[in-house]
Amino acid sequence: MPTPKRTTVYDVAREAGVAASTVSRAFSNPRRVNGATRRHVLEIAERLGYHPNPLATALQSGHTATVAMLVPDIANPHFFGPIRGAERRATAADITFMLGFTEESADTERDKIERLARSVDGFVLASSRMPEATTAELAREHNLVLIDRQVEGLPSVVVDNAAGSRQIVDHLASLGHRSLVYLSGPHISWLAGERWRALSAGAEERGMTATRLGPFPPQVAGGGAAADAALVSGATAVVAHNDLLAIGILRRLAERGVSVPEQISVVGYDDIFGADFCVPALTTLAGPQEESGRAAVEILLTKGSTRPSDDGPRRVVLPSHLVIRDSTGPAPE
Amino acid sequence: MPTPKRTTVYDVAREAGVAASTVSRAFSNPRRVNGATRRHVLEIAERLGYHPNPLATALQSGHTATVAMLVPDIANPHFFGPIRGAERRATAADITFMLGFTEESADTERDKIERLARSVDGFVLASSRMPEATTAELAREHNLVLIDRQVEGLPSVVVDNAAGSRQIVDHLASLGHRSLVYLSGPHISWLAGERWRALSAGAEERGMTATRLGPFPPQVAGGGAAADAALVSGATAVVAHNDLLAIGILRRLAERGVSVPEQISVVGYDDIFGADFCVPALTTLAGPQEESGRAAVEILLTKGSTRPSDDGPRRVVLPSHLVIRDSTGPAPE
DNA sequence: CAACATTTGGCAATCGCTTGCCATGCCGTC
DNA sequence: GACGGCATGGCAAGCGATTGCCAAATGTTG
Repeated sequence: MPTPKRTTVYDVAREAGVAASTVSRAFSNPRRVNGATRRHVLEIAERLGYHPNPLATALQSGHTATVAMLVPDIANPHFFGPIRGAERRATAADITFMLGFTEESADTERDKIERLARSVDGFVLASSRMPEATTAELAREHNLVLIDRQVEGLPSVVVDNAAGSRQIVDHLASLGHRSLVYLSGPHISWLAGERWRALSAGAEERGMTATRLGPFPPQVAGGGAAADAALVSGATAVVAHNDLLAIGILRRLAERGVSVPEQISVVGYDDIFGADFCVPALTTLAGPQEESGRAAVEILLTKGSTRPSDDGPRRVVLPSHLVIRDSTGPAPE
Repeated sequence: MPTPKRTTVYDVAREAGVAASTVSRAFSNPRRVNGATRRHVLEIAERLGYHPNPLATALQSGHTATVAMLVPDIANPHFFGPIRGAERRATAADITFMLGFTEESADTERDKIERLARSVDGFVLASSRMPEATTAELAREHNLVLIDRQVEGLPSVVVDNAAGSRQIVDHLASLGHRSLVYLSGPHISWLAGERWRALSAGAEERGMTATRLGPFPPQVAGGGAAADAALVSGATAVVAHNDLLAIGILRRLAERGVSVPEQISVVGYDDIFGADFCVPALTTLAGPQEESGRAAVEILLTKGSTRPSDDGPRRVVLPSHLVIRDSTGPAPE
């Protein structure tokens, strides 16, 4: 067991010939101590290899200089971007970044929040699975920022699913498709609702029919059932809840000898790793993923410093754009 | 700012009519307090919604009940497995799991270790990029367990690259290949060295020639240069440092009209997400990835409780197996 | 030069919990 | 019936920082 008895403020104070409080202030409140004294203290600290104990600091001050991000599933490449963006932003601000997984479960999510509550200054919740009421309730006790989810009264960062879904519809319409089916993700997923709403509204506008099927697990494995359901529906275009599902669908269709996009077009959401090299390459809605993580942490960081209710919680909506690849084509006939 | 003045041991103690120490022990040292008293205390605690403050606990006891895992790059799907395995094992033991990224930099890695040192009980370092000396030095002050890396005197978990690489060689040899080229990852990567060592030894045994080219960045983007280098070398089989690179190579070869596996065979390592649906599907060395993360945390957890040097640091070697898909075939001619 | 404002540093309390040590009460035992 | 042993609970001293308040030193002003 390495337990090398780290140096403390007191060690530094003694060595520098000042009080512990001065050492503390030299680090955390520079303007409160004389420049010369400060330099001296810092030099001694350096020499002794002193680093403030973050636990002690946090215990006393109430600030942990740490933020946590919770994502449903580590295995979904979609979260790469947000995670990376959040991590970088936090690190840049000298804030410790912590990542946790909720295994797609609202209970796990809640548990983790409760358990980490005292150890972090705030949470970034990506694609939170918790019901609105729970989220709102937790938000009263904790600093929360949502990604890809909106809840009344809470700050959030989302990519523009409404506009993006319209782009999908327009794309399909322009290719002559008269109908589409949305292969939905979990019904508790806010995103699934949003996407469906936008797709069906867009479809109506274009005089297309839209159907929602599902729910399907938003994973590659969910693609089998989803593909079969789509086939039996007779639609010429399917929009999958996300790329994972879309890739699963492509595989299943290939297996069944259905050619994409000749017989059926497939669209996904997220533009994940692999969307460009699956076959056929996937047409999908892309967004500034990394930016969403960055923005979420940004909000968390400013939150502490500004007045709570300057003008409501911040809601960031990031632009999205359709990446057209090979999985969509003219409607058959 | 949510700052709702949480309940403390003292609140519970007062309410339960016992001393704070008893409350503390009711939670952390059950056998030290009478069963009935304990139940009573816990009930009060429950009612008051009391949760021990992990910071205070850690500060006093020196144990944080937290482990951190550091990986070079969140965007490499290879780490899914280990991360998930580690997270699950930790969570199962009621240990908080923390994930950090080192951006493929030894300095960042070291920094993060130093900065998290007081906040965690130990580190799982996946594919650590630090030089041996640095690692060994850090290990004197911190609890470290390595994944996919071995350093004298440190506990580690690796998949069996030696045996696996032999499988690759044998597979290629059986297909009639007389030469192979290894498109190497970063030279500071321990894995790159191991793999090359095993490949060249195996090749020699089978009377094949082996060449090492590179280093190439172990990412899809590195595949372009790697593929071109492979082509000019004239080899009939290429073994890429990892699947990311292999996928990049496949793309480049396709771009150049080189057919795989007819003209050249391609093999990767890791069996990552996407290896099965890229085209052609990738032949690659798979291992029990999740298990490696699990095992690493396991070691970390037992480390505290057992005597330091019962019989040297634990070294776990996990079996690997070759998954043969469509990117390898008979040698041309 | 006196009176007052401003810096600057120190004292000591505090954050919430753990834990070594002691006191008490109860049991069994000779 | 006296005594040793064990189970149980309380006291109080930390863990390593931060911070409100005070005092000394220094600077400013009329």
